[in-house]
Amino acid sequence: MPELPEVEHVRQSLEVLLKGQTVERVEVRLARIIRYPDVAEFCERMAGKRVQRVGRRGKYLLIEWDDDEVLVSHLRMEGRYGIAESGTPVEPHTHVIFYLKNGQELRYRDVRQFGTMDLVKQNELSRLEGLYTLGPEPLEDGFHANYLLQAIKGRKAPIKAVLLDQRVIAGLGNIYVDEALFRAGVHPERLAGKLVRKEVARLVDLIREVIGEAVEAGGSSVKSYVNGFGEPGNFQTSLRVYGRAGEPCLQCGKAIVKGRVAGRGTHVCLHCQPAPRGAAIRGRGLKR
DNA sequence: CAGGGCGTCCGGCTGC
DNA sequence: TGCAGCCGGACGCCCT
Repeated sequence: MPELPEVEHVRQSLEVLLKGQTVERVEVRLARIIRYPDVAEFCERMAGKRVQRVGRRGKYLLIEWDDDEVLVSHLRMEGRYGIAESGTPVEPHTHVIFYLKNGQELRYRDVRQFGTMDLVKQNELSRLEGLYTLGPEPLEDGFHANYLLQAIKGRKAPIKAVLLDQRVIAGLGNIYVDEALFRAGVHPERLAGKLVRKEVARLVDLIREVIGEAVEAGGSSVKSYVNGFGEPGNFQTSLRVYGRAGEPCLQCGKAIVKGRVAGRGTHVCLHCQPAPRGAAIRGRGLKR
């Protein structure tokens, strides 16, 4: 599940692989991946484009072309890009192939078929719902204690659900929300609006910390995630609760528990993250 | 009405 | 060995 650190890792690899490359033509093998425009127009408009730079906003990749258009690509669960020499066998679940002028192919694979691509003009980016409603980047200045405090004020949803909301903060997903809440010592079912200022400030710091470290490490390779070079990330070995159900907490030794919050698998140390009244995840026989 | 929550899309994988 | 059911990011819709 690529989240901000993994998408950033992909962005960096694509920037190197694609800088200055020209697209000769595009083959769309699964139409549902292309949200806008329709496949025929998409292919027509893509032909002849040259890569200017590769950007990122939240979990969105922004491949910017020399003609002022942008390919907005979201990997969702398992989308990935790879470079292949022309004529080499096309891997299963390859849905879009960009034939480059230098003989290489940029291939988009996606087992779940959840990923999306939109091709728009720079000045049309504001039309893309999920993109323009994005909250601040966790590593940029707009994300600070006062902002988060304001954003979660009065909200009755569990803090985990709020942090997963891309309109509140861009780029967090299930893994890094669990990790940040663990580091902050906040149980994921705590009601967001009831966190006190000190806790919110601490949460902001630790979100920045874990995201920063994960970006540095090239992301976490769970579910066989790799960047455009086929390289995995290294952060999975630094995850403290995610995927560690039943294993001892690295801080206190108590077993990590897995439950469900906001419809997501959720990992908690009940000693380091005390459960609030009425929490579903509170110990008794719940684990795994 | 705001806001929380759940169904939907998919197929590899788990577990019975 | 076979297969129903689980899982999840974002979004649409339903319910309170």
